[in-house]
Amino acid sequence: MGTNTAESGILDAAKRCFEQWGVAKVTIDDIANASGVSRATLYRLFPGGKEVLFSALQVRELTDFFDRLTAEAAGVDDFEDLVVRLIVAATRELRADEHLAIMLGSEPGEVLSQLTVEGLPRTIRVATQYLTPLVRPYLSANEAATVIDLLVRLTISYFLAPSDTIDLGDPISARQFIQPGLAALAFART
Amino acid sequence: MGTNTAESGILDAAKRCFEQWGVAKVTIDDIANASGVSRATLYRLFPGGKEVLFSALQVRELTDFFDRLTAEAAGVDDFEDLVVRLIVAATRELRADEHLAIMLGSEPGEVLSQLTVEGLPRTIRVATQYLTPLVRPYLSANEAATVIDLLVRLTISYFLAPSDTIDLGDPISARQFIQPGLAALAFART
DNA sequence: GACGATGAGACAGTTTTTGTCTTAATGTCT
DNA sequence: AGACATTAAGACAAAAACTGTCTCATCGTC
Repeated sequence: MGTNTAESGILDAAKRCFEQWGVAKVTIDDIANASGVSRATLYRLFPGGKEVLFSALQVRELTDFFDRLTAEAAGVDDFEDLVVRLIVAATRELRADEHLAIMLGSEPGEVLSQLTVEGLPRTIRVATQYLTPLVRPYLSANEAATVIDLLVRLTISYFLAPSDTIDLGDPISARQFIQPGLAALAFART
Repeated sequence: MGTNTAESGILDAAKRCFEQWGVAKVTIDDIANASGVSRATLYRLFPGGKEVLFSALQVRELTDFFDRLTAEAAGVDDFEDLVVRLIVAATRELRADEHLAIMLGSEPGEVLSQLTVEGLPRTIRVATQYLTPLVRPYLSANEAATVIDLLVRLTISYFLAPSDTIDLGDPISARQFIQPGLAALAFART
C-alpha cells in the first residue's frame, strides 16, 4: 500500500462528489463522508480545503491524460505522424471523457473557465513537460514550447467548438489541418 | 392566463432544481432564480419555503399521475379487467417516469421515504379520491378503500423491488397475480 | 510501551440561507 | 388620470450551515 493510496481514494471520492453535486454545492464534509475519512485527515492531506482538492484532482486527471497520450504516441518516428497522432488521440480522449461531459453539463461556467482561462496555463505546463521529450528530436526547445502551446490551444478549441470542415478526431482531417503549419515551421527554420 | 400559471411555472422550475441539485442542496434562491421570480413572490405563493414547495410539487405530480391513470382505465366494464388495467398502467408509468428515476438515483433516501413512509398516506388518499368512483360500481365504499389501499402498496412494492415471478407491468402476469385476491374478496362478501 | 496516524467531535469565526419587510416600479381596471 | 393589486429588488436580523483548527481517545505498527 503506497502512501498515495489514501490521497487517491479521497480524490476518487471528490471526483464523485463534484459530479453529483457540482463544485459549488459540495462541502468538505460531503467529500470527507464520501471518502470515508474524517475531516481532520482530509485537511491534513489537502490543506486548503475544497479549492486545493479540486486543484489536486485536476492535476491528477491531467497527468493521467498525458500518461495515456504519450503511451499512445510511443514509437512514432516521423514528426508529422507524431503531431497527428497526438492531436487525434487527445481529441478522442476529450470526447470520450465522461467526467468532463458530466461536469460540462452541470457546471459549464466553471469547467469552461478551467479549460480556457484559469486552468489553461497549468494544462500547457503539463503538456510541455510530457510532450517536449517527444518532439525534441525534431525541434529546438523554443520551437517545442511554441508548438505544444499552440497544439494545446487548438485541440481544446476544436473540442469545445467543432468546426464544420475539420475534425481533429480524424487522422486524415487532422493531418490535412496541420500540414500548412508544419510547412511554415520548416520554412521559418531556414 | 389562469391564476395558476405562476404557481405551475414555479413548480416546473422547482422540479428542474430538485433534479439538478437534489432536495438537500437546493436553496429557495436557486428556485427563485430558476423560475424567474423574486424570493418575496415565491414565499407569498408558497409560504413555508422548500418543504412546502416540495410537497406542492408532489401533489401536482400525484394528481397528474392519477389523471393519466384514470384516463387509461376509462371504458373498462369488468372489475377484474379494471384492476388489471390500473395496476399495469400504474406500473408502466412508474417505470417510465424519468423524474422519479433521476431522483431515485441521486437521493434514494428521500425518495424512498416519500414512496413508502412519509408520502404514502397522501398517495393513498389521492388514489382513493381518484379510483373510488371507478370501483364503486363493483364494491362497497369500505371495500373500495381497502382494495385501493392494498393495490397502491403492492404496486409500489413491486415497482421498487420487482419479483422474479411476477411482473405487474405485464397484463397476463398481473391478472394471474390478482385473481386469488379478487376471488377471496368475492368469497368474503357472501 | 512508544510512536505516528486516524476518527470523532468540540469550538469559534465566517458565510450562507431564511423569512420578513419596505420601497419603487409595473400593469390593470375604472 | 388615479386607485389598485402585484411584483422585483434588496435591506435586514435571526437561524443554519460550513470552515478550519484543535484536542483527545483509539488503533495499528514497530
